Amino acid sequence: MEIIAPLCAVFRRALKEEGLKYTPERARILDTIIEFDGLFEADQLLDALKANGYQVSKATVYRTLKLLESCSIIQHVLFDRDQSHYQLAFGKQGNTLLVHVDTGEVETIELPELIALRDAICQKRGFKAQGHKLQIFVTDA
Amino acid sequence: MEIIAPLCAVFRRALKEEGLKYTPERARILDTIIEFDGLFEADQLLDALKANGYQVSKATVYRTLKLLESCSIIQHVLFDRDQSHYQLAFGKQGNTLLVHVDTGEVETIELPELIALRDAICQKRGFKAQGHKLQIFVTDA
DNA sequence: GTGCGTGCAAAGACTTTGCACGTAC
DNA sequence: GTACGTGCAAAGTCTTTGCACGCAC
Repeated sequence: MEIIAPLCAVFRRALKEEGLKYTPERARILDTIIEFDGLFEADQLLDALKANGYQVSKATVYRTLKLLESCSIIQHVLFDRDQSHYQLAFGKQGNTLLVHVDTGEVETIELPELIALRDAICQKRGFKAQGHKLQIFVTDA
Repeated sequence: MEIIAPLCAVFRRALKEEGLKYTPERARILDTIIEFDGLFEADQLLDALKANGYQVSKATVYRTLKLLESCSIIQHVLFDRDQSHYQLAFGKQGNTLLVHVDTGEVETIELPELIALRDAICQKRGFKAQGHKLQIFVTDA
């Protein structure tokens, strides 16, 4: 995937800005996240790291997920209490998920019109939108 | 609040349909939830029950929240990993929250235009929207 | 060389569950 | 009278943290 290099650069720069270090563990975690197509959980990430032959502890995974979230490389997505999911963000302003309530499947979609709607209501109230998360619960028609 | 009676009736009927019982604890929990204006957490509910002079255990609160959620009297709202919030649903089709990232404050707003947008995109894809949750992250303009 | 980072295991927060007793229907 | 419901405490899950050692800069 050709997004690896830029994301890695973004991460390095973000770390540097905070006086933090770019370590092999952090690199491996980001590499492994990029392999996921959509959503993933901390546990899946840990398994994938093992499958890739990387040895990274759970603590480091959680610590790195927080870092990646704080520099907007990934987004934290919650749609039910039992699952704390993440996904790559690539500078997305927000994201929309279709959650299939019958099957539990989740897909990410684009809903560009929402940005205008969102910004309008925020402006009307004197706020500025920084991002959003939308989950739409669907069944087959 | 004049919504108490109908909600209580809805709950009773839902319980009956499942062969479950309408107990004093369940009644007190629903009564207390109705007093909350917006969002609440399990813990706040427990405190409010105590403040109302009701003696209900944590286990029963959690069990009842699940019941109320399954019959759509309340909605489970998640906007960050640390907080599992609920709110009255009154048959709402979805809900929109403004999350103030600086202060942590959360307010519920109406965004009726979203329903049309949501239903359109679902229909285009051959699904039927059953509900949604939108969180907009804002700062002061 | 100096912090920052890591792994481990223990601690934490929140939620769920097993069990014996109690109660709505 | 018979499930179902409740409280309690213990168990579970997921996540965070303290500590000693190690490594990037």
